[in-house]
Amino acid sequence: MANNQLALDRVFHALADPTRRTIVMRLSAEPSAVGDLFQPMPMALPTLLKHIRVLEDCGLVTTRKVGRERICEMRPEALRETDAWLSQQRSVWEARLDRMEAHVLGLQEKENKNDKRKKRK
Amino acid sequence: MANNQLALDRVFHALADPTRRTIVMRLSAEPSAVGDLFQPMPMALPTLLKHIRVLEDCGLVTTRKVGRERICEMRPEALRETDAWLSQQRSVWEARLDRMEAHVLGLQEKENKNDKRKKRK
DNA sequence: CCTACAGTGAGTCACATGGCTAACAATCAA
DNA sequence: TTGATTGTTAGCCATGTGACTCACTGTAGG
Repeated sequence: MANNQLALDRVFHALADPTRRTIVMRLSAEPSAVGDLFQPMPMALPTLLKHIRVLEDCGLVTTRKVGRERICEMRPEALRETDAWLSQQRSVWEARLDRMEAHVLGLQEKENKNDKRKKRK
Repeated sequence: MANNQLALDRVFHALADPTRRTIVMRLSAEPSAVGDLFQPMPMALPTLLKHIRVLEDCGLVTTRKVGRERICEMRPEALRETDAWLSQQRSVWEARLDRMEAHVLGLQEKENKNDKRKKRK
């Protein structure tokens, strides 16, 4: 659980950077070598390398060495947990909103009844 | 779109901190005053305040002053975008994985056919 | 009016983060 | 073997972040 917390910390932190989200999007489409990822990026290679390491450390991405290239690709399991956390939060509080809405509607109904009574009187 | 990117940056960054995720979970259950949120937190009030500001700045939370208290609550729309981004990434790359799997299965099938041929021979 | 309560603002500090350059592997291709 | 290609490591720097304290404001209640 504490482990889980740390994992969420790292995944969210990893995704908080636009460069890293770009990498994720590229890799979602297809695995790529570091050099391919580097091409359109407006930064030095070592900087990109660091970003890749961050993604690797939090488990979003795996890499392996093939000849002198390093191939990066997404790890299928990685977003599950994060995604789960987000959906859960959303569902919890949207449920609360629904209850609230129902409550408000209930109040309005009473209001209407009162109005009718007033009118009848 | 650039705006969108910034929003994602901020939401992910906000959620990358365990204290702030705790606040979000508390507020998902029910709106609370700053003091209520503060009670179980192992930190100084101004520190907590800063976290609340971060959540407010990225749109996850709204606050309003009621008397001398400040009431905080979740904003329903806020996670939509983030959630959408995550699901999209997942679906894109899971689709890719499915295709890959299908491809691998295809290969295996060919393998099997070859094996059968060999055996027949 | 005065006191206690609930925040708030300003300023400090240690450390993490994202960027850079420069020098160093490791591997492929001629 | 030698040169070009593709990373990789180390180290530097500016900025951002999360934590703190201390002094302050605004509101409620007696």
